[in-house]
Amino acid sequence: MELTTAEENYLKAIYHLSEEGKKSVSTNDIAASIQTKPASVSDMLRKLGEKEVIQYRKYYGLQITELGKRLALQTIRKHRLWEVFLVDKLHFAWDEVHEVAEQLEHIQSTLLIERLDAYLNYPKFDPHGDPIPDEYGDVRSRPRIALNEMNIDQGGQIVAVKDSSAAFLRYLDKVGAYIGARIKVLDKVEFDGSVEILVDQKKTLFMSKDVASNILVLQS
Amino acid sequence: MELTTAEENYLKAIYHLSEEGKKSVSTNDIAASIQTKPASVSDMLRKLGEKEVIQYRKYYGLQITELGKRLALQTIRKHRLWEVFLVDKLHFAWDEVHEVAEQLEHIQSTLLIERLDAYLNYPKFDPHGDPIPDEYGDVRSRPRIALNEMNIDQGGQIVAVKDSSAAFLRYLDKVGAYIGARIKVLDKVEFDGSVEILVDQKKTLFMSKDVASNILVLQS
DNA sequence: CTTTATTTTTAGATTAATCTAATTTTAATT
DNA sequence: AATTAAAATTAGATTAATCTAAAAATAAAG
Ligand SMILES: [Mn+2]
Ligand SMILES: [Mn+2]
Ligand SMILES: [Mn+2]
Ligand SMILES: [Mn+2]
Repeated sequence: MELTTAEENYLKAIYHLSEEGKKSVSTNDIAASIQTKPASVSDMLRKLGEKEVIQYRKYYGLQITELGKRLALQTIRKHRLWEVFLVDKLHFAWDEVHEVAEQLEHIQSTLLIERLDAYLNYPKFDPHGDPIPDEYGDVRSRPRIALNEMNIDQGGQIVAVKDSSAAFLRYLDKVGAYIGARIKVLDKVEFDGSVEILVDQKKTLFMSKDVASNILVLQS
Repeated sequence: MELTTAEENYLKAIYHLSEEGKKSVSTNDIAASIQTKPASVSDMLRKLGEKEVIQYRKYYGLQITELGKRLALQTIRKHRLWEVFLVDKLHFAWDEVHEVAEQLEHIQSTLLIERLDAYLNYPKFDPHGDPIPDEYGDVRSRPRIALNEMNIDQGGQIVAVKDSSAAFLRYLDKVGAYIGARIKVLDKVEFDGSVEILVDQKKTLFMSKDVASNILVLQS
């Protein structure tokens, strides 16, 4: 069973939206997430239903199937491996990889992905801290908490970002909040949810709730 | 001006056929070379004509334009750089790279190709001995002669193969005729055009005219 | 110079992916 | 419960790439 590039993109979007814990994934959500029109989504849902990667009853909603999950995770695996390649080997900045990986993830060759994985030394996380599924679709995820939800005096290590937009990533570069940085919450402002943190025991940083909620921390 | 994947494939085929020194490139030739039907080719020729990558007058024939050459060489450059990557870095065999490179050549990102080129140390030839055009489309080609056209006692070095099919390349692997091998023509059979050669001053090899005509040698 | 063969193009369909506009269904408000 | 609003689907077009079958143009034979 092989999917087209468009089908892979839809399925990936559906998988991501499903994982976000929402009760169910709406046609509009999908349309927004892949920048297309709801009418196109309806059409594609019917096709994905026929291919049995989702269970779909019109107007009722959809559910991704086990087969669908497996295929989505394969695409995600490829996407993230290519991101590691671009950053580690070709020295792309972490905000420059997304578009290219979006294309590379659709290259069809199991040998290629096996070899790439080995070449990169079987990485477990991509440049944004997201876990790379293994070839069977198993994901080893770490328990993570959004920075804005930590309490004062708690410490930890930045392990991932929720938002991978170039604007956000470049902002993090600028303020020195990189993946792997050790942080500690110094203060929280009740009023607007902004936080003050200590980075690597030397630099203090203020950030809005909006920013903090997009930074994921492994608590220590 | 951007081309679709299909357009890039057609243009590449047209460029290769044009270079083969034929008077002109026929619709049927193109169809055969990319495994499609002449009717589809006619249609595409009209489109490529409109995009001015070829000059096309129906029934009369076509001529690739300067713009067309430039774009074709860009795709060929990408194809060959990826082939080098697959062989040098991911340890693909030289007969395993073609299909994958056929997909990778369509990835759109100038940054990616610049970085890949640098990462591979600006290779000048691909695993099959074909020259890699620079970013401006300049090709530094070496004077080469088909092995079956050499005379007895002449020597040289295998620098490329004309046929890149897996079957042919695996045959060459088996008999030990690799790119870079130093050879000398020991004997030629007038009757069927087959040749006997000495490889690396230690191994003698018989090969049919058909095989020899697909091996290109830099004479010394 | 006709007739035949070959090559090339057109006509008409098909499949995939997308859109706008209209319709239908479900959800929310009075 | 009736009306309005929102969400989802369908209808009908469009663009790209392909195919088969038919027609037209060119080339080759006689
Ligand atoms: Mn994609
Ligand atoms: Mn990522
Ligand atoms: Mn290709
Ligand atoms: Mn090659």
